[in-house]
Amino acid sequence: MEYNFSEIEKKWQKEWEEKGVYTVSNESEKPHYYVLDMFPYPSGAGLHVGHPLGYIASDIYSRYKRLQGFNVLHPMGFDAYGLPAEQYAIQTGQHPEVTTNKNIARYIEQLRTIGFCYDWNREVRTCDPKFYKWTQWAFLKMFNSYYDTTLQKARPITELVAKWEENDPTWKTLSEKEQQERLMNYRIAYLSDTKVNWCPKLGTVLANDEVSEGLSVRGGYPVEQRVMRQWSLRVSAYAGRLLEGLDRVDWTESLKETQRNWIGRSEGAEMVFLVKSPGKALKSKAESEDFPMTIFTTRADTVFGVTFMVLAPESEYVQRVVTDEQREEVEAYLARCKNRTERERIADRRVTGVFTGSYAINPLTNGEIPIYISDYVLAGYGTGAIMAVPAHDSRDYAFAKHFNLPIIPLIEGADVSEESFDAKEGKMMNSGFLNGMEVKDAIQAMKEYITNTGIGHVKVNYRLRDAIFSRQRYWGEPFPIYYKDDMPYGLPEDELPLQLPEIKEFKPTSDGRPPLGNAANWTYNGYPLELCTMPGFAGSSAYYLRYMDNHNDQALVDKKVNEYWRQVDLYIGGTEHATGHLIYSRFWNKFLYDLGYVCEDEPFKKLINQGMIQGRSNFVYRYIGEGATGNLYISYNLIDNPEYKDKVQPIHVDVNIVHNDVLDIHAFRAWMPEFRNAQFIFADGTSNEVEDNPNIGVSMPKQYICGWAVEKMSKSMFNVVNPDDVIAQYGADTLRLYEMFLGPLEMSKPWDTNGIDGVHRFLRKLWNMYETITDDEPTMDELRSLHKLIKKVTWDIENFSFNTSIPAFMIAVNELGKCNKRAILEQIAVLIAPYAPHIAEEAWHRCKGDGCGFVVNAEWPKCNEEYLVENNINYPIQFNGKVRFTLSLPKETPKDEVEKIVMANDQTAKYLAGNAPKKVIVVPGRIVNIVL
RNA sequence: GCCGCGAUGGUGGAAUCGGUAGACACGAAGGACUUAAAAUCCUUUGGCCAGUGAUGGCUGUGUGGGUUCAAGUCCCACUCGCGGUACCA
Repeated sequence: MEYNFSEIEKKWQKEWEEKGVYTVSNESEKPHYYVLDMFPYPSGAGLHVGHPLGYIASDIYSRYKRLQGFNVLHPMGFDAYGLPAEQYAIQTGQHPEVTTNKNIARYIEQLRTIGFCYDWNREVRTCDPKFYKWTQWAFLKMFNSYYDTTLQKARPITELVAKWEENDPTWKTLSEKEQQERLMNYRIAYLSDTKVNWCPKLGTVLANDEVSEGLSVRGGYPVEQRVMRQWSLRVSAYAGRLLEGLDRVDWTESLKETQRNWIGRSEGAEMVFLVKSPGKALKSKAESEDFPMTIFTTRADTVFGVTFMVLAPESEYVQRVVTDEQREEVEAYLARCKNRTERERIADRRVTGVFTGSYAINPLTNGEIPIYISDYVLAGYGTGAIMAVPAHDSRDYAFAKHFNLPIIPLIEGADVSEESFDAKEGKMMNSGFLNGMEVKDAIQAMKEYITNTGIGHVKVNYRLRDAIFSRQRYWGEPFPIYYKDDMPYGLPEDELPLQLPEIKEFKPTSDGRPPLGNAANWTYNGYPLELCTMPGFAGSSAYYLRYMDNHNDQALVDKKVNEYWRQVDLYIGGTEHATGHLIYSRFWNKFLYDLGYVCEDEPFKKLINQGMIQGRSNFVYRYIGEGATGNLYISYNLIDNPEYKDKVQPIHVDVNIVHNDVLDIHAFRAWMPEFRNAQFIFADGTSNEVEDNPNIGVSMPKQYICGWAVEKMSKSMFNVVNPDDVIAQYGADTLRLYEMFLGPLEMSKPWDTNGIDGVHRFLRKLWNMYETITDDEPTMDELRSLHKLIKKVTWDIENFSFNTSIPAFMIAVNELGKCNKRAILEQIAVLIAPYAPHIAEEAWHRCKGDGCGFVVNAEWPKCNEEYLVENNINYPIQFNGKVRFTLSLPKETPKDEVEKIVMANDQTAKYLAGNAPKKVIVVPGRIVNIVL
């Protein structure tokens, strides 16, 4: 009986859909379990084999949980807003909605053919008004909330206003506009003049995580700094909770570490340095026109070694400290900093800076220290001003060397003649009352000292910045905001969703306003609406909540429904979202939690990162040596031969015409015109003449071996493998099994179809077992094989070790040979159902007959340990740790009895060679080691 | 630079608690069937050495040390590869 995978798969996919087998209810007596995939951006290229890796894993887990008796929520949707569709629209005039929907349709079709158990009734797409209504709603809530630092949670801003009305007499005297301006400093979604990453090529601002090395992540265009009035989300208010929450989620340590670094908590102190008023003699504190300048440091212990101060070019202090003599030079420096792009700054690591002309007073030594400006100090972190301790900070050190500033070592034995000593260890010196202390103690002592004397106070700083939330783009969620008297006001909730208007041109307006400036009547009650749209992460920050209750038009998610599903139990996706989506979602969720809209403070309980699937490229080697014709290709195994060495040029060849590194000659010639007359030197060194060999393309006894390399999967490398092709050739079940077989889920690996035949052969073997099914009693050996498999597969799925299950199935099928007993086959069908649902469904129906129900509704087999009990243990007998032979002994043999038997054995005598053993180690049930 | 992850045959990988390294699969070689091929099946397959042979010995998990009766697994130092991050005071 032929294993006709395509017929079987189509048949069951249709059945499942018609019978609504994967529809999930929000009401169930069963325990709940929520398995989520990171939803994809539907690009025009469709899915490649890398995408389904995580989806297959989560599908296996979902099916398994369901078989274990859980009500499993396993939805899929689309992150449908984004730049590519918009840029395509600018180029072609096609509305982004049209291309997006077309791409989504293709994705759904591709996902369908792989046989996932998604409940498609729950599909969401972020560009759907029914969906983005709730994105806008959440934004409005953020606009109308502030972060109460005492309660450490978000509260409605009306509460803050009420407080002011009660306690703050000035509040009532303010004009409406002034009140609004004041409130803007508190709102969680707020408008401010911010230094942003502006990408001129994309015509929009980008969030920090959308910029890498001064280039936009999408497109790789240069990014520059610019001050613009932008919406931001006060993510930084949540920094402490985002950090602390990591201790309560089951994520990999590496991912948590990445987030911790991104949040970047540092405990230090803010200290006040008095600036000696420019051009005036040093005066006492009381009568000075001097002013205090606050800095942040994590090394309070090093105050005695401060030899200069540095301000960020954008620091507010700059204008106050610059002297008339230095003004020209300072302005020139500031102008230079401003004009440099982020990328130039990163690329150029040379020390730059300028003296302001002013001096500050070291509060401990009372020494005068010069104040400089340099762009190695960042305006956005701490106070934008630092005390420089060149002996113990490498950046300060480089600066001091460049400007010939003094370097005072503060730690005994630290040699600072060549480089700074940055480590926080050693004994203090040159440091007044700190001398002789360990660094750690000194930091503590200095913190106490500055607190007591009022010079400063202990302070925690975070690296995490507020998220810039405006995009000068069309294809995104419109802000539910209108402007009155230049101040923003939120739309009433019942006006939501504010629909994205139709426009003809997707480009910015001629006067440089965002594309929405082209929209007719883009107003609310006559007031102009916001022209920016929201960024990509807006729609993806709470989509997991919407799946719970995606048809609800009264709430993002019904309270009861949310209390049933609670949170995502298992989230599978790539690491690339470690600092973007996974921070924003956690922030968004915590905000909704604060206001009581969701019942869990962390959205994703357990998270697993799937590895990337890289491309495995193939090469042919064109001969370019003497007498080269340009169409002679040398087999890979020969290219190091003296006659070809360094005389060949590797050329990428489409991996789809290479099988197990052997080139399909016929397909290669047909691939591109330039290869039509290609000639070859085959693996065995013989050459070919097309005309001489009528068998080409039918049977080619001679092989051309291709070289290979692991590279990014991309069109230009001709190494993109499309799941559709694999499914057409082998079927979805083979694809699913093979993707898992490739290796551990978390690990990156190249896609390499070498080996897919083995998996496919296994499925055929499995298939053949179901040809005729009998009701004979299974033997003990058969039961043992089955229960060994149950145990193994159960353990594997529980531990996300999907790759090791496939060999277990192969071994079981090999052991069972031609077993055709219903009692065994029935259970195997259930076991393999999560991995290969189509063949399992067919097998299940063969075992159970028509009308038996679907295999997803079966029960997961239980392992009966009784079948696994081995009566004999095969003891490896080691001599000095080397196994020499094995000895089978009854399981119950006591330890000293084992030793006796082993010592009495002929072979033991042989290896002892008359010597008495020094020691005999017997680990009952495991091993015997004799030490000579 | 810093943080994280990894390195096991020709290839993907297995070894889940420190206990027989290389399961399973691919590839390769040889054989059976076949006019031939495909498909299928069987045998061999980490390296080196000895033996006609059954077999036996040595060696072997990136490198160098260490702990242990016993190390792919634990500890220390390093090399290389991948990913993240980049003046965060």
